[in-house]
Amino acid sequence: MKNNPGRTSCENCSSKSNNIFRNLSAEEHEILALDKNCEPHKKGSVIYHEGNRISGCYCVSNGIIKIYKTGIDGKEQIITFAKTGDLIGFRSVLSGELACTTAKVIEDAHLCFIPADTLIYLVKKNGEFSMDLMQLACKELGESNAYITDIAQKTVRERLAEVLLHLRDNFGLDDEQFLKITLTREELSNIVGTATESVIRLLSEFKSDGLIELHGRRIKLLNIPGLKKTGNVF
Amino acid sequence: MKNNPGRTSCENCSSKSNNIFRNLSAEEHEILALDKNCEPHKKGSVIYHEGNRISGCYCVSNGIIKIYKTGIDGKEQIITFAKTGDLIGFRSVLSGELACTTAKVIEDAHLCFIPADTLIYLVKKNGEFSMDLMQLACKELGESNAYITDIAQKTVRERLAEVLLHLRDNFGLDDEQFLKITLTREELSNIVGTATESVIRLLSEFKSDGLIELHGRRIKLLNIPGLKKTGNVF
DNA sequence: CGTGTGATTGACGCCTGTCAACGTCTGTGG
DNA sequence: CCACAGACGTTGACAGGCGTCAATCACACG
Repeated sequence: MKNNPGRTSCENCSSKSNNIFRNLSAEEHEILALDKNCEPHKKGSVIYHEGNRISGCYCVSNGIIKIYKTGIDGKEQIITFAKTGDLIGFRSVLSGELACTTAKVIEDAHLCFIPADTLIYLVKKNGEFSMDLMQLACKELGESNAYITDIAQKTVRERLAEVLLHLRDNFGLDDEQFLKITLTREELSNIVGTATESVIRLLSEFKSDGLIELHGRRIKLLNIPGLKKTGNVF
Repeated sequence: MKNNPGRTSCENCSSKSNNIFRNLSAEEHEILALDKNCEPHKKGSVIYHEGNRISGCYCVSNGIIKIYKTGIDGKEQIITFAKTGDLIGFRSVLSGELACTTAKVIEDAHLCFIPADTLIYLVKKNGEFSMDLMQLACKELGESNAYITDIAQKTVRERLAEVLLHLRDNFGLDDEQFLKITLTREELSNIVGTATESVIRLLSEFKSDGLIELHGRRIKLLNIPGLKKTGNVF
């Protein structure tokens, strides 16, 4: 076993009590440590491609990954983001299907690769871990179903306000109230499911309404209750 | 143990090799048989309500259940349907969250109730069963994510054509090419995510285009390739 | 300094949601 | 047997949200 830099970062990572691997035994942790492989990935690099078979899943040590599907005319639909502590790609590994999404780094990241066999071995062997992973899958399923309802019933304006609030919940604000995640207008439109121009126009309107402030790609949230009202979020 | 009619129908049910319970041992099957409880449910009855805690999940012996979320102004968004052999409610049981959907019978059904404790016990004890259930959750997750992309990027017309094809894949056609499932126009609109009037108008157009034929709620699919083209389905 | 990517703005028009009116069918109760 | 209510289906009118196309600007980078 090489004592590579990844190993170190993973030990920090899995020491967290809310980690998905928290219920592994010492012995199982050792197996994981032997099999896994941690590496840096630069912004823009693709971790896995939609439609490909993937040989394992990845635990995010740090950085941000966007998970998206490619739809009509190649337009991206961003399904979710993964950040520190998140596990990606396990859906395809466990269902035995091809990857149904693409994962691309949008902020430099360190990822630990976990071979499919190792993951499946642990699922079958450790009932607690299995339950934790199941809960993760079920939680994601609940979120996806909620988003179907939103996207089917809300206007673009409502969805954009809601997305800004989601980004705040998931990535937080810095001490100046700016969202800690910065996205291009196009990426925002690929979450909301609309045209880039619509996002630009609506952001301008939100700014006029005093809901937000814009500094390039950085977005400052000025009026959270106002955004909730605009987005019909309760 | 009472030898109730439900018991009988479940034995027929679980004998199927593609059943979710196929990897249970004889002993585990016995535990399941002791704990479960099978009952008939009439059309219109609600199995569980969004937002409520549910005490177990249900295996569908026969009948059809619609699974939906309630959005703005009480408008339903149908997420999926469950039919013979499907397991519903397990998401909330396993994730420990409140039900995120409502389940309502749309064709008279027999359902087997499986207590949460029993399900969780089996998941932790039997790795193979755990994997099967995980695969089910992951498969549903993949489907939900695919639908997010569709609903975000496709027009109402495309989505309606696609929905008709999905209904064909899931419920089949009778010997006259009619969809075996009959839905109200409003239910169709609650799948597609549009207004009832839009569904009515588009169905009329599809009829004019020779894609379908309408006999009240029964829909005959005349031109599958045409529908695929209309729905951008590949 | 040229090039490329991303951001912005305006013009235009169609898709689609909303409102309203009316038709159809079924079941119920007088 | 008829009247009525209620659920569902259908059609038309209308407006506005939002997508598309095109031109221009801003900015970073080799």
